[in-house]
Amino acid sequence: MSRRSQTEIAVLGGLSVEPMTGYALRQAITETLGHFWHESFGQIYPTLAALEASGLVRRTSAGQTSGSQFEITADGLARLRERLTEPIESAPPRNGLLLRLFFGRLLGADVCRNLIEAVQERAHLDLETFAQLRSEVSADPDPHSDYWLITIAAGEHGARAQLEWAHEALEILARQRN
Amino acid sequence: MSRRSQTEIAVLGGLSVEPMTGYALRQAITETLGHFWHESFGQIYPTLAALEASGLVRRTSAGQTSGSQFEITADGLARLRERLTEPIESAPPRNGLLLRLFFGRLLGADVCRNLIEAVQERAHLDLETFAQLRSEVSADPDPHSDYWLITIAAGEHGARAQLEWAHEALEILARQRN
DNA sequence: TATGTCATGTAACTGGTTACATGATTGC
DNA sequence: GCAATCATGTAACCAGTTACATGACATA
Repeated sequence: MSRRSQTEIAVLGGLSVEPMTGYALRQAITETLGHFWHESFGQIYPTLAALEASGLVRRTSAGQTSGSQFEITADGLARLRERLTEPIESAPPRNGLLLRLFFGRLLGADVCRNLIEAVQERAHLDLETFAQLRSEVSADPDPHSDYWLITIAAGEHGARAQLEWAHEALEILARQRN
Repeated sequence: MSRRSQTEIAVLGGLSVEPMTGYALRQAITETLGHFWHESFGQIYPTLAALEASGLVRRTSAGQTSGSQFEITADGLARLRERLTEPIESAPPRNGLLLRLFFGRLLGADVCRNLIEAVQERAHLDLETFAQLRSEVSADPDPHSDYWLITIAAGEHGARAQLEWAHEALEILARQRN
């Protein structure tokens, strides 16, 4: 049960779309995978160095003012394909919001209501972001677009579900007082 | 940014409902918080020991054949209330499924379709579990019930969203071939 | 007496975060 | 000349997992 770092997949994946600096990689991940993935510099740079050492990634200082671009090698692409087929190991669930609500009686209904309303706001903002993303991807179709739309759809359905849930939850709390 | 262990909240929370052994605590967490929380023995026992050392939890060998029950003390309850109001620090998102689908073009449409169908099956099973849970909680109302129903509702809305998303995603992939 | 469940723990590991340090480049 | 952004890295820390070890009790 090796539990190999998933960061490798994200890094190779990012570079498979387009060569980039480590910094740009981080940006790209936050901007376009942000709603389902996260990487910190503390992971990206060491991973990049390790990938370079094993020839899965190549450093090309081409046309750069500062920093170095990384591009994926043929070996790197093969490794990426291989790792993508690995069974998905999802992080064990740890939803701090639901943990608090489960013990909501100790927290009090008012605090719970606030927590839920915060989710509503967040979900509304998220829906705007997704609409934006969706239009960007649709405007510039490429072989990846369908898959990107699928991940965006996941975000949208999730956000809508949160709105519906929040509504139901607030109703349960409202009924309580009467 | 202390990043204190969330395990403490789960353990104190569990014991606030009912005194239990460490083993039973783990069971209770998997069974009733399972869809949004997880704890391993490797976390539970050390946490229990630390809580006992600071007087937030008490060991009572009452009426036990083997092992010792733990019960929460007044200090423990105070600490729990305090920790419940802490800002929620959610784990950074790392959804292995969506990461794979984002690079779905490299994986191939067939593999992606399989991944999505697995989600559908999972979601159907989850909905059954939630229905079961819901009827158990409704059958035996207590001051916690409303809050427990809220967390169950979150699971239900999430699962339904996954079904809708899966449907949309499969449609996108189907359109592709034509 | 063997098997399964209840029960408690520890040791090693590691993925990932945070915080810090440093410097180049760009634009004002 | 200054501030903001681009860019690269490292070191310390830690939460949490995995694997291992051990033993009591019930029951078939």
